[in-house]
Amino acid sequence: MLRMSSLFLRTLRDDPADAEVASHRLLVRAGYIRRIAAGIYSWLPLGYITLRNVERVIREEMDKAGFQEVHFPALLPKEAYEATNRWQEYGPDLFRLKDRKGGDYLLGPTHEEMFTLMVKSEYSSYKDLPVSLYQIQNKYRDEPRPRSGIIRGREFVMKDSYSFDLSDEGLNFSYAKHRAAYIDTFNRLGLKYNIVSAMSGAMGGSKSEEFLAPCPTGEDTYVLCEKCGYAANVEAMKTTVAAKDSQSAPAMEELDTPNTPTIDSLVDVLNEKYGSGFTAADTLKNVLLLADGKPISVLVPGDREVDLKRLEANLSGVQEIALFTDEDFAKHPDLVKGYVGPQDAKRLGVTLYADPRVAPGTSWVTGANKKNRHMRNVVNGRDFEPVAYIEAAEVKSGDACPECSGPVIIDRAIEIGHIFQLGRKYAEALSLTVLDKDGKAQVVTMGSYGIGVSRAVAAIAEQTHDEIGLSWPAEIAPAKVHIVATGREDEPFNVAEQLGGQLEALGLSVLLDDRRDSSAGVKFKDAELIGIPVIVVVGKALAEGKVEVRVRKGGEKQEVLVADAPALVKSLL
RNA sequence: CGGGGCGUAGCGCAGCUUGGUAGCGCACCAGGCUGGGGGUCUGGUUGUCGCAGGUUCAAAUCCUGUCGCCCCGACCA
Repeated sequence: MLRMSSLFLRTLRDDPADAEVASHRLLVRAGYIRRIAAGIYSWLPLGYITLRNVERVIREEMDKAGFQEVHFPALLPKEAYEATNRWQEYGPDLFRLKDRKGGDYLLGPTHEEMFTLMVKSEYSSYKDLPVSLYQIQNKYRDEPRPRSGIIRGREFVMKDSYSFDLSDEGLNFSYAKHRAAYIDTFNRLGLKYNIVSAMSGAMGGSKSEEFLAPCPTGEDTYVLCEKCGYAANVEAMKTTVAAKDSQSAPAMEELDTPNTPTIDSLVDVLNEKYGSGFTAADTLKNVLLLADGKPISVLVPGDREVDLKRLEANLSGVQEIALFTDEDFAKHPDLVKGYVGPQDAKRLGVTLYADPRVAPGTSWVTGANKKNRHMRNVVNGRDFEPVAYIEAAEVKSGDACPECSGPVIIDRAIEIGHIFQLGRKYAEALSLTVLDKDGKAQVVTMGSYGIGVSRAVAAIAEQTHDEIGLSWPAEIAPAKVHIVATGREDEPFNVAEQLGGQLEALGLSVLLDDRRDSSAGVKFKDAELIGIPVIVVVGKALAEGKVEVRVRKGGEKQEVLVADAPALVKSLL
């Protein structure tokens, strides 16, 4: 039994000045966590119990699925990460350090390499597969901007699993098992979430899904079709636009459009000089970028912006994308800022990409590559030809669902889990092979699966808190029951103590507020702030032999005879 | 990387413009009253004023540098 009189806890009356989001504010105020440095937090007793409860649920579900727990160091030598090139690729996000001999080490940001090497060193036969291993470990990433308390930290707790299979079918099966285990896990954690298709990344089109907990303070944006259930990270959202046939459209025509460097100004002048009815959607925006230093132009409808994150995620084989600066325009005098058009792309030395919305056969108003001039009737396929179609335009609420064409909504969420078919990238880089039936070496195929454990604590807090404090689901609360003894006589304290014992005998963990020197008001406020699901008040009602049982979420209260309290409490959990 | 803001007691803040040797609330300690909604009275404890340098008889305050923290933007052709 935890006793408030001796619990290492100090709740704060005021919100900490550096906390913005609810989970951060309340976890600090309620004495769960304390900040040590940007994105680095300590866990106090109540917080650490909660974190371990989340870990326990995850561990139980992983074990139930037949995955085996191992544990790696967080401190790792660089060699394995050099073999997969991540020592370079991770860049400044990687915490690097040297030992006394000058050897390079890192604090693991994720452990694909180590798991791959472990399986390599132990297993060498197809008969050993499949196998799935996991660990719960601290991860270290030197984030450019740690944020929102525990939601994006530089040190955080992650459960990472890796599956190893001989065949693609095997990988599909392992992936499905993890997906099912994640569903069970997040359900038990009391999280609301959507499973959303995510970017498969640069490595060969394998499957990837994210578990997103909807929450206004989340950092991820995703689309959801309420009609058919389609859900996708905006980066992975597919747009389908039918090709048109505007081959018979009139020939291109140059228009005099003075002082129209922006879409808005262009639309105004078009409507003024060339008839009404032009909208931004009729114009074609040519967004110039440098892809690894080479100029490219991305074509999107004028009423859309380019979403750089989507573009980057979908443009494979390119390391770095940068917007054209005035300097870049100066280096390419043929590219007239504000009046760029795709029809002369070859002559101008620009590689053309188009968003799918700029479908083959569509006709546009676009820049004439001359100052103060635009062209109309510029037809895709006749007057210009993109080398590829890539998802680049921003997604808007109401856009058509790729599955059912219904309108999608856009929502924000916290990414709490990510499951991913890695394929053979790491196994190849680190030569993880097993002998097949014919005695031939086969490269193993892998999946990787992550749950943000500490982040899940924050996500649950975000989804369950109210104006007065935290409000945990029973499964992860630091205790199931919070008993508050009030008054100055001994009796309520004795009754509370006894009741605590009875509840513990029923298997319910108890936090007992046995502080003699605090007023009832202080104890009630603390109980609400701390957020244990059932609160039992032992005080006034004791005159009739009763205690008051309150449900933290919703606040319903009822008085029951002391003897009936344990059964009632148990029924509420 | 850019923009904005902030570093003064465990927490929240004032003091800085106009330099004179640090204050308020909460918390904490002692005692009294109160005892079901952060109650009250009296007395107390707590500070390298982020750090370094400079100006000055004198710096929390002015100047320079530096470190740290928070928020916003990572973009509009």
